[in-house]
Amino acid sequence: MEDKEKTKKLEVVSNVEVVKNKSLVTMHNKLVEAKYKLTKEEFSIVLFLIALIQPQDEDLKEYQIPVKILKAISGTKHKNMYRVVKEALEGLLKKPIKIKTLEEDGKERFLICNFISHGEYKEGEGSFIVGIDKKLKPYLLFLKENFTSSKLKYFFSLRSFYSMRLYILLKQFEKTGFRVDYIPELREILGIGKNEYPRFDNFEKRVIKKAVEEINQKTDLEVSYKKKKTGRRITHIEFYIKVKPDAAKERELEKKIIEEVRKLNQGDTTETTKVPSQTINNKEQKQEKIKNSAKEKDLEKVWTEIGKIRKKYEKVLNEILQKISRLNENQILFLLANLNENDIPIEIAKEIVITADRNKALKNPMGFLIKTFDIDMSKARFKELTLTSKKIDEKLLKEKLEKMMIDGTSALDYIRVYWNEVIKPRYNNGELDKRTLKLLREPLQKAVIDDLENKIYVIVPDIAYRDWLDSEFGDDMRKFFKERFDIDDVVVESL
DNA sequence: CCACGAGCGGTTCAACACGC
DNA sequence: GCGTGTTGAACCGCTCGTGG
Repeated sequence: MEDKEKTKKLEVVSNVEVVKNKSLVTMHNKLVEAKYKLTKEEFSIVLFLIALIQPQDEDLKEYQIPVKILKAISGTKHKNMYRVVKEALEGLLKKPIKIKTLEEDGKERFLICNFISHGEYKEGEGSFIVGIDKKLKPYLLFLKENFTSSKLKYFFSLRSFYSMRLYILLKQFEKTGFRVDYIPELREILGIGKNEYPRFDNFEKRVIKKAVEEINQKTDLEVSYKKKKTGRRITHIEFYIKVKPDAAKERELEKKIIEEVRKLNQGDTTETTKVPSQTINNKEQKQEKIKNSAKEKDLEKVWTEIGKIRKKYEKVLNEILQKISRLNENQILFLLANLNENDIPIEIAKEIVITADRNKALKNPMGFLIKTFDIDMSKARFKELTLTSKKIDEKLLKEKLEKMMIDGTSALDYIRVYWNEVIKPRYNNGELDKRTLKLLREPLQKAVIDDLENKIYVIVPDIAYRDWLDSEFGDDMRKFFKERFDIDDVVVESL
């Protein structure tokens, strides 16, 4: 009897350990960057709920929170856990989160909603039934790109809300190894009000330092940071993120296991698609070849590769976009200083990143890009550009802006014209105003967004071939790209 | 009662701006 | 180039509230 009781207990505990170790918290990066402030308990419930979502789920369901399990997993010492959960659910219904959604037109929009839509407690069952707000569905389900995933156990090893929150923010950039935050923005993300920690030293000591120390001690990440000044004021924090070697090994092993399982289930699909090497002489032969390839489903493989490359490119651009929002004036200045008749700054940035990415010479392209800015600045390229406090002619600026708006100038043209007519004369005179640069941030972002158009180009040898391919396979291909990669616009072009 | 975290006041120090 | 004033960061140490 006693033995039985003991084994049962052990089983429960080991189950808890399994859940804790295996459960993943996965969310879209927009949700990672959302603005909200919760208590540690409220956030723990949110994370627990998210971990309950299965990748194959069709829709958000109602989720059950067994209080005992939650207590065991979160490792809390609260005695009255029912009250804690109840109060946390009440709190969650009172505290909205704010998500920045980036629409296709490049305009910023916000979604404000609660994490949960409702909570129910059934007496005698020891658990709460909780619904996640339906509006969060796109940020939690069907995530293919731009999401962050981490183990529940690392969150629950942390002691404060800020530590948990900073952990996922840093986790998002573990691959890049680098994250820059504009302090007011970071404060908003962490839900820190204007009256809280108004002084940087307190903010650093109580929030950043403490969270970083805890993350280093208890999670899979190894984080350090540097404070960056704009003038005398500390305006940015640069975080440097590494995955601890043990955690990396563990993950590598898991990856291998997943890969092996996939192979067993689907047959080996890792063989790369080979491009036919022999020269094809006439059109009939070419078409025959294509038809046969299609039969063998080779085309699908080719499309898959194209889709993957496109998505990778998109990802790099998205990363640049995210970085631009965090670039400080000096970094924008670097982009602009490289501007000449033919080159446009974003092209330079893109080239650097894509080349680095393509050659795999650098493990950390974005970090490299930002470092490039830093190195150039330290070479005193900008030292001569002493920023004076002289005010720019706002009237002139406004006129220019309005004129360009009316003309419908594209973002890149806008930057070029603006650089030549407004910035460059000041630059030459050593009179450059910070605010001018701030005004350029938006067009820079717009330039990248322009580039993010969901287009995919399939290049074929000649027009007849193009027409034939389009009529024969066009619909299938478009359907394939839409379903598989969510790419709408597929263009077939001839050389 | 103690431990701990949050918040804040006071002081010192360094960087920068400004006027001469 | 120098002295002076201003601003912001760093540091010390205190109180207050909460929870065990």
